[in-house]
Amino acid sequence: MPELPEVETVCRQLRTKVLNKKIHKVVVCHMKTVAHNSEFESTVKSLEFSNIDRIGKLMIFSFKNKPDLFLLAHLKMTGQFFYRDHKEVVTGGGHSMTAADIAVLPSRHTRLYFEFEDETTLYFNDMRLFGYVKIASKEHMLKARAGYGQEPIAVDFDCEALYGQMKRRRTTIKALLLNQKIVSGLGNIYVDETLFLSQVRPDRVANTITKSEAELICKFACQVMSDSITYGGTTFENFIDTGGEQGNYSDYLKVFGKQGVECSVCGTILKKIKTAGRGTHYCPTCQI
DNA sequence: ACTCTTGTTAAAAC
DNA sequence: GGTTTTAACAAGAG
Repeated sequence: MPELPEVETVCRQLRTKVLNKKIHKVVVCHMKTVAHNSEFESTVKSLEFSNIDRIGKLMIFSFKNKPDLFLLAHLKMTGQFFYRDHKEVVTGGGHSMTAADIAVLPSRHTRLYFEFEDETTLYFNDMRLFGYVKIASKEHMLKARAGYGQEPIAVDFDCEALYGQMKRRRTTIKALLLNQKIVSGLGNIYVDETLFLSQVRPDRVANTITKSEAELICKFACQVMSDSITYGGTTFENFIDTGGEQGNYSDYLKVFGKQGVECSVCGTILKKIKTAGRGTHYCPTCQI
């Protein structure tokens, strides 16, 4: 389940690998992934990625000498980017191989890939087909960007504004924090972790959150996501990075997926309920 | 065979 | 009309 830290991890890795290299060939294996854009291959072929940006969980690729053209990529639940340097594939041993070296690419779940002139390839895999990679004009890209709320890791994050949103809404605090139009980047894992650290129950109605609780939520949302980025994201079910490696923040999760386990703070058995239509994990004692 | 998993959104309900 | 909830999407694990 890629959320902001996982998407940021992928963006950072790809920036070091695929920029400023001519796209020699584009292969679309599944039309749904490219939003049924039949011009996809011909539009992108021969171009070079000049940057990879991100807003929330949406990846934004820009092109050299093409100021009006962008690729918007969303991993949704099971999307993965893999990078492979075919010149480095060894047959006779030496160094140990990573998971991505062992996996054969393209694979059953590869939906499209970009071959670069230097014998490297960028693969987009997506088992459940919810993810997409689509062509966008600058206007379209800006419109997509504008739909996202501020990110908790932003240096100029306006906690007062978020508190204002809480005050005028009667949905649960979890649903509010999952709403990408209000705050962007949080998903099921980091909302549960943030609310545990803030000592707020996920099913609390948003307008009952006090200002000091709101400040804790802002602080811990930032902390949890920053720490996770440091550790390369969280691997819970299927997130692995562009080289096939797992994210190590999984070792630091305090509540997500830990129902039935003792709370690390008070020893109470952690519970799992359904809130905002999602599996929700919390400590009945620490969180009020 | 049936339930559960999630990010986003369209549709329904309020 | 704006807000909120629900269901749908897809495919696999258990």
